[in-house]
Order: sequence, then C-alpha cells, then structure tokens
Amino acid sequence: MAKTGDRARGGTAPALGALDFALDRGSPVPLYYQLAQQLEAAIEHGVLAPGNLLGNEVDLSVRLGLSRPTVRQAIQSLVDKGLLVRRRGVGTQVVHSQVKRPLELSSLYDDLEAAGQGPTTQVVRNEVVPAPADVAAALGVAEGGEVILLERLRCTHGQPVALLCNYLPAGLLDLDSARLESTGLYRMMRAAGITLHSARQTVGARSATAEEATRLDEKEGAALLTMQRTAYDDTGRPVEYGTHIYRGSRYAFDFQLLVRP
Amino acid sequence: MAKTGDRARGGTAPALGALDFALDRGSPVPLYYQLAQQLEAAIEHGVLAPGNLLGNEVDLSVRLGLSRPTVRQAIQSLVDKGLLVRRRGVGTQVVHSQVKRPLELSSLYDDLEAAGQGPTTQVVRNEVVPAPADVAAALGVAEGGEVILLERLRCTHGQPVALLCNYLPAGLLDLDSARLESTGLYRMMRAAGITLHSARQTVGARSATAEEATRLDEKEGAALLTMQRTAYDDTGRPVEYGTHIYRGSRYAFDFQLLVRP
DNA sequence: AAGTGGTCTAGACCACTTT
DNA sequence: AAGTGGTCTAGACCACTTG
Repeated sequence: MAKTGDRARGGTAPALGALDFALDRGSPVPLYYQLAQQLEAAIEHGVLAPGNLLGNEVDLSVRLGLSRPTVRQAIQSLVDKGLLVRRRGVGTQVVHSQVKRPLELSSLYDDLEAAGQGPTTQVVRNEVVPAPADVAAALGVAEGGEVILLERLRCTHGQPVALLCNYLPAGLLDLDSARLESTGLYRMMRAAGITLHSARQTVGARSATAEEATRLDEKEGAALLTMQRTAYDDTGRPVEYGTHIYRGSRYAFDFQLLVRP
Repeated sequence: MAKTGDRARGGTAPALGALDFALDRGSPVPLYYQLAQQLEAAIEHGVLAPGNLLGNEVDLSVRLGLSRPTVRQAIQSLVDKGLLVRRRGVGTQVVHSQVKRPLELSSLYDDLEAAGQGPTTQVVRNEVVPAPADVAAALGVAEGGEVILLERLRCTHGQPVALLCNYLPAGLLDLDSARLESTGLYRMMRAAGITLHSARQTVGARSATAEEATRLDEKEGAALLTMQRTAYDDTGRPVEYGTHIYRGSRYAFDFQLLVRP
C-alpha cells in the first residue's frame, strides 16, 4: 500500500498493476465471463479494495488482449451485481464496501432447498389433490385439476420452525418423499430441467391459531410470519405456489433488494 | 390470428410484421433504449402476446436500420426485466404472461415515499441525535456521532398502519418536516442527488408491546410485522437505516424476487 | 442443413467530468 | 484539454436447436 511499485506506469494505473488475469481462449467459458470471475475474486479477496479505480477500459482491453466491448461486458456484469460503479469522466471503481454477499433469493432457495446440515425437513403430506381456487389461479390450471400438495415441517435444533405448504402442477416433477427430505425441492426441480427465474411473494404477520400453535410448539396467539409465494420458471410459467408459516420467535427473512438501473 | 396477413414474407416473420418502431436518431435518448421502450409498450399493450416470437435479431436490425449489437442491447434489457426469453436455436419470445408489473422495490419506495393520495404520513420526531451502536454500525459512522432520527406514523383511512423509525447520516440531507409529509423521504433524497441502489432487509414478526399497541391502535400482543433495513446509494455508501413496525392485520409486503442469470 | 442466439473484434464518435 | 465511460457500427465465427 506504500509504493506504487510499477514506476514505468507513472501512477496512471491505480491498483491493477500487479493483477495477472489468466484468460484461456480454448476454454468453452466465455472470455468476458472468465474476466468477470477473476475480477470478482480479486474484489472478494480484497486485492481490489473498495474505492479502488479499475483503470480505463481501453488500457485494460489492450493489456488483456481483448476488445473493448468484451471487457465492457465483463465489467457490466459486475456493475449489475453491485460490485462496481461506473462514472462517466471518472472511471470504474469498486463499490464502497458493505453489502458483501447479496443473498438475494436466499429465502426462496432456503425454503425450497431443505438440504444443508442444520435444518431438517420432514415431509408430512405428498399427494395429488384437486386444486383449490387460489392454487388454480396461481398455477394457471383449472380449478379442481390435479396438483401436487406438499406439506413439510422444517426444524432446526430439534425445534419446529416453519410449516411449509406447497403446490406444484401435476406431472411437472417426480416427487419422492425420501429424496425430498435429503435433497430439497429446489435441487429436484433443477435436476428436472426447471430453471427458477422469478417469484412473487407476499409477507405478512398474524397470530397463531390453536392448531398452528400446537404443530409449531408455540402458544395460541403467538406472532407468526406468513409468506405466500408463486415461483415462475424462465418462460414465465408458474411452477410452484406455496403458503408458509414461520414462528416469529425463531425465524426472519433476510434479503437484499437491488434497484434495476 | 387467422391469417399471416403478410404473404410476401412467407411466414418467417411471426408476429412483428405490422409493428412500426419510430426511432429518433436526433434524440439524446439512446437508440437501444428507444427500441426497448417501444418493445416493452408493445408487450404491455398486448400487441406482442405471451409466447409470440420476436423474429431473429439480424432481420430486426436490418428492418430497423440498426446494428445487431444495438438491437441485442435493447432485447437484453427486456430479458433482464423478465419480459422476454431467449433460446439459442429457437428465438426470442415474450414471457408466458404472469408477473406483469414487477413492483420489486415497492416496499422500499412505499416506505420512503409517503406521497400518493391514500396514505398520510405524520412526522413525529425529526431531530439530530447521537448514534446508538446498531445505527452507527449500519451507517458506518462513529458511535455517538450525529445522525438524523426520523420517526413517522403512517395512516390509511384514518387508521394507523405503521410506525417508521429511520436514521440518516447527518448533513446528508435537509429534512423539512412539512415537505417530508407531503413529498416523502425518497423523493427528497432523489432531489438531493442520492440514487438508491440496493437495500438489505430483515423481515420478521413479533407481538406488540403495550406501548406499540397503544400507538398503533391494536391490542397488546397483536401480531406485528417488523422490518429492519439499510439502504445504500450507487457507490455502496449506506444512506438510510430504519426499523419499521407494521400492523399485521393491515399490512403485508408484496414484492418480486428475480434470479440474476 | 438451416436458422437462431452467444460471443468477439476493431474501430468510431459523443457526453461527461476533471484539471 | 485530457481522460473517462456511453453508444454505435459492420462485420465474423461458433454453439445450439430444430426439421
């Protein structure tokens, strides 16, 4: 941090002098993506500190033997991720710390994953049922049409945390209960070629009914965190609709919102 | 829907035949953006129905007198918005309906906006205070340093809905209480040149204390929806930290999550 | 085999910020 | 005036999907 180190550059290259990017043109992974990954790693490991300028795009492209658009594509992907900021006339710099790991869809993935060490998930129900009105509307199927009903109880440290009730279009997926408990719904969907793309969520709070209290080991009237979600794949087709109930005393959503420029 | 209509094209142009895009090269607004806006409008108004193919990029660029990268940039922006889907070897098509208006940051904007007709917001406190530990950590200022404390009561239909408690770095903004109630915090920040970029939120549920119940016109022990948020500007600097309490009986968050590709 | 999007190049000019 | 990112062009080749 004391010296510039590279005196031949005369100070115009702020922080990127010693960085060696290894680009493999033989690799099937795109050049812009290779660059983006290595830039991200450099930021992640603190080689590029918050506020550091990246050096202008033209220099970078010459140094790396890439065209400027390719370098721009790499940088843009990191700007989209919120790791870099571009300012016309100024340059590109690493964002001012904070907000390290986005998490973003963590709540969704957590809910659907069920894997991992800590939490366990027990499948309570897994059967084909006629679709109630709200489910039919959400999944875009006929009311009374076949849908899969999945009811799970999520526990951590041997304590119940959440009651997850999900509906999926019938025939979308083979849902083996045993695999569900060990693998998680999300990975099973992914393995079946379904790519989650977006989800619409409503999160609220209400008091527990007597039955809910019993199942969640809470007192009647305890505060519950409720979540209703419809998830869509990359074609916009609804693939999952769920109603979840979490114990307010033991669970909270934690996520990040990004403003799309 | 019965005829192809344009027999000269021989059926290779699926749905875009009659669309007239007006591109103004004299305008300061970028060409790719003009195109993206008009495509989005066409989708919004149903001119391009879900599932419709868009026609290949090369044809489009020729027809519009643009280069292919420019057309791609327009399309890509709509793909990022979740309005279009691209498949190699297949084409670009309008997403299968659903998920019309994203809302996305609506909760954040709602919380900070306060404008609009329905809800009213009353500023209860607006003063400079020494930063408590959690606020100092969130805003990246010294503990005990000066921060602005903003406490507001949100009402709809004459009924209290939420208690909003926000902290901002001192000197960031001139916060006139009267303007705050009519304009909203978000617009005041925007007017001051602060661009919101991302926010980290934690949403949970708990029972109301006696004091909270009184202020929100609820019963003690009623379910409350709680939200804690730190918002960052486009340089990653924290610009707002807040703790909000909503009546579970009268409020729910409604938002959309997007998976970043 | 044909058609599609995905990637990449080597330039160009402009708008903005800083000096 | 110099330097930066923002936009745009006119090509090229490749990978994938479909008939």
